[in-house]
Amino acid sequence: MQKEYNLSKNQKIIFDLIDKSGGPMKAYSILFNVQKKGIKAPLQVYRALDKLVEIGKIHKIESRNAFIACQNSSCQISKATAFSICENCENVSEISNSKLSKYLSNFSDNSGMKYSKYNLEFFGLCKKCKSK
Amino acid sequence: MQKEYNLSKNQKIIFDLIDKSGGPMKAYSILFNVQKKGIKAPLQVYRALDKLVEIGKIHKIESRNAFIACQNSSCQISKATAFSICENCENVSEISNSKLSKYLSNFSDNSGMKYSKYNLEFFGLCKKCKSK
DNA sequence: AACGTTATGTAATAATATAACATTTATAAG
DNA sequence: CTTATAAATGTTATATTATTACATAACGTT
Ligand SMILES: [Zn+2]
Ligand SMILES: [Zn+2]
Ligand SMILES: [Zn+2]
Ligand SMILES: [Zn+2]
Repeated sequence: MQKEYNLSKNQKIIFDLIDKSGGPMKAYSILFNVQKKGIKAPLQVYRALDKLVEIGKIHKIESRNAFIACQNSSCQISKATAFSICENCENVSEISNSKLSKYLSNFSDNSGMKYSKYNLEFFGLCKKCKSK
Repeated sequence: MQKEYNLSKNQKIIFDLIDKSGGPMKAYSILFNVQKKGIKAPLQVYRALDKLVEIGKIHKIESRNAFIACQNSSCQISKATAFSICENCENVSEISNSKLSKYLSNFSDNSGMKYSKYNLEFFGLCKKCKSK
């Protein structure tokens, strides 16, 4: 059950854009797309992105410097994320696999470190690109 | 058994620096440190880094835009990497856990995607920082 | 030596992200 | 309703990270 946050004006504009795009978007591409709505500066975009990441509405794809809407309703905060990334077409999808997330959330090694968060990115070729 | 690559001059300078540092280094910090050795431009650094990543001598910590020497002798190419990152002191270490790597290398879901590579980053507090 | 490949040098610029400061809006307490 | 506080916004400038483009040199193979 996802807590409903009241997104602010800028946050809503930017979340809606990313969500509708259906894929990962980069910050300056977002900026370009929202300039007609009055958001003119990079910082306005980054501030909204920071907040949206914090509350789990979007995630950052670290290897791509891009942001994608959360595709997993149970993903309330971005503390356990996994993605599959096609190295050919750059299609990204969020992996929602309870075994995987359980395995990783419970992972511990002998380093004495307590892990509170992880991000996993798988790379390969998607179905489409494989068959070409 | 790690194949011996003959590193070029710039590659060797940059690898040695990162390796000796014992931790992650950022590209422009590397640049600053090797200027006395005649490497003057960002591109010279990035080219060496690209090659070193390709042959598995270093890895990129994506969430930090930083590079670390491979701490795992069997890690010939950077196709399966896992790190633990302290969010307080930014200490990074490479996780070398055969169960984990086996689990992830064999991971597949119903997306029809064949994964050839992954990168996993765990976040938390290291032993030192936890006890403060 | 001739060839193809890899690496280097150099300048310019693109792409990504943050600092600093002023102002406004939302939320909650009294 | 007023005051206090936190959250969000607006704006300018700047810092950080990474690549394009082009010319030259070194290396490995035949
Ligand atoms: Zn999610
Ligand atoms: Zn694809
Ligand atoms: Zn390694
Ligand atoms: Zn620490």
